[in-house]
Amino acid sequence: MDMEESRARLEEARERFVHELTNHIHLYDISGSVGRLYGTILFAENPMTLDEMAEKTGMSKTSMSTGVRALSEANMVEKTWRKGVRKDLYQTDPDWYKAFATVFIKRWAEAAEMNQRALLETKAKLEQLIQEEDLEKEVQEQAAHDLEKLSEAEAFYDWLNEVTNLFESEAIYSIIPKRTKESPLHRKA
Amino acid sequence: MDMEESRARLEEARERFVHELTNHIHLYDISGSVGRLYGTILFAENPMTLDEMAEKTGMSKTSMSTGVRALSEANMVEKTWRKGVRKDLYQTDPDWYKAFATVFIKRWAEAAEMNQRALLETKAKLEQLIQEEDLEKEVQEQAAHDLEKLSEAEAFYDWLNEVTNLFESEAIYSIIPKRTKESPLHRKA
DNA sequence: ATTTTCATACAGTTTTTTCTGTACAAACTT
DNA sequence: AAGTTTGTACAGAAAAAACTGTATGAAAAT
Repeated sequence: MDMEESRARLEEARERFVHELTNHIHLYDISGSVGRLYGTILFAENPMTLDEMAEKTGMSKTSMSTGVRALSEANMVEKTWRKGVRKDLYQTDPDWYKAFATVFIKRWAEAAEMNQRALLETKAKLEQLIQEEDLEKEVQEQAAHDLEKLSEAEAFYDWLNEVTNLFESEAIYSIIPKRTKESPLHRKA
Repeated sequence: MDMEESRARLEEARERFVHELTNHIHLYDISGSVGRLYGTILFAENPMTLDEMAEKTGMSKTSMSTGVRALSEANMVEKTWRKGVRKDLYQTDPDWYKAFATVFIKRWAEAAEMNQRALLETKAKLEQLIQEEDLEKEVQEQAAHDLEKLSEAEAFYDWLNEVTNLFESEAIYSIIPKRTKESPLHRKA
């Protein structure tokens, strides 16, 4: 097998995984092409510079800059440092759990909190309205109906808060323990 | 307080909540305007027809049709039936837990499964490559390095699978019980 | 059987998001 | 101090997503 073929097979193997990554990375609020960037950094032998990324992905350096920032915010890549190298260096963060938890918590905890706040305010307004003396029966009934609806949502948000806490407190790992990777042994044929 | 004012205050109260909903509904892979549609249906006195929705939201009937479909797929609205009414009628599904679980599971379980499959195939290809007789040392080292990276991902996906199972099997509700809504009592002033 | 009513597929338009090239400020080199 | 190199802000271009109006087929009413 010549050099070219073996390189091609290596690329092919990597491509299979990267392609799938790009398909699902939007779950992390990250666009497909930035997902591909992640794959590129993942399989790079060494930490990469923005210029190397641009070279490898065929995209602009500007996009690499914004892409890497998005990946950093999701805890998917981290900045590294190497003596004598002036450019920023990036490599993937090996802790997939952290990335998942970061994104999951950031999204749902914020949504739960804000919705809950809005819900309470709406509830307060409705209750105030209902207590008005000379309220038409129709409006009063609708307000009561609204409160009923909202109490369903309220219960859910309470629950959702506890779920996000489960991840934030890392208690989830007591329930479903982290898997330790099995070190891939070099097997002989 | 006249009729107009009380109606306005009702609308204002509802608007506060709906506005917040639209801000976070994208977590369910649903666009803002469809989120607003959800809010409209939520506070409607009765199940709504597509025409009523179009009227209320000021959008086209076509958008109502596609919007309602998206909401149905997320288990957020359900079709109803009323004697003598030929049009389709929709109302919100009161089970917020189900909507959350549906979306959470659909997204992450699919991602986990597909990524895991790609991962195993990539791993197989790399292992095959490594076992080639006359492989350049450099390629071999890179392939080994890749396998190392992938085993980290593999462990995570195993874990993620268990997490989605937690929701799918409803075991999550043993850990964090559903809250029962407190029936809003009509309080006197 | 004909007509009416309804939901939705589809093509084209509008809006939003993503991407690029230029410009510039900060940090480093000489 | 003057000159490079590097990362990113910003405006405009390109691509993607959302929305609308027309058209059509299915179901109900006449």
